[in-house]
Amino acid sequence: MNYWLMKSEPNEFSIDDLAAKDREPWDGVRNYQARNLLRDQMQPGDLGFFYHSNCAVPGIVGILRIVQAGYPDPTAFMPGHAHYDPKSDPDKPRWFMVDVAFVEKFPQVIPLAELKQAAALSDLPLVKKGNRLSVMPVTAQQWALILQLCSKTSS
DNA sequence: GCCAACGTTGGC
DNA sequence: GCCAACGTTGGC
Repeated sequence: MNYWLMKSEPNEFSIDDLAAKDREPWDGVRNYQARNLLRDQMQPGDLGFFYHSNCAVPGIVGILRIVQAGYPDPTAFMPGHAHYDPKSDPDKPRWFMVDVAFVEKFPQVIPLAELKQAAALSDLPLVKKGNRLSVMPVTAQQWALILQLCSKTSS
């Protein structure tokens, strides 16, 4: 059982969009480090924080669950699709995705600014300067601490 | 294999 | 909208 953090731009796909669906493929990841995590590490039952990026208040907005382990991302094979990659061969796929399901939406966002202030989170890639990983591992300790921040914020 | 140029991410 | 930081590409 692993923990993750997954970024999405709410303009593109928000926690509310996920809440409205049974499950959803997490497609479009085009970064090798993130790809390796999707393909090799994520397992059904794993939990992840849903992070809103590139918006007014970037931060963690809820929790999702991995419901399907990594499999080839079909959008890479669709000419004209925004995530099309001619170099991904269906016989030897370059990009992978998982399926996720909604678990919960937090009463309030845990803002990035707040996460940055927590000394115990200094190793989390998210808060490191210049980090651009859109999918990253979260340790059990970091997970528990962030949940505490959540209950503090909402009380 | 180096590295400059370029495109993208994403906070602010 | 700006721009710092980073990953990728491609010439050599």
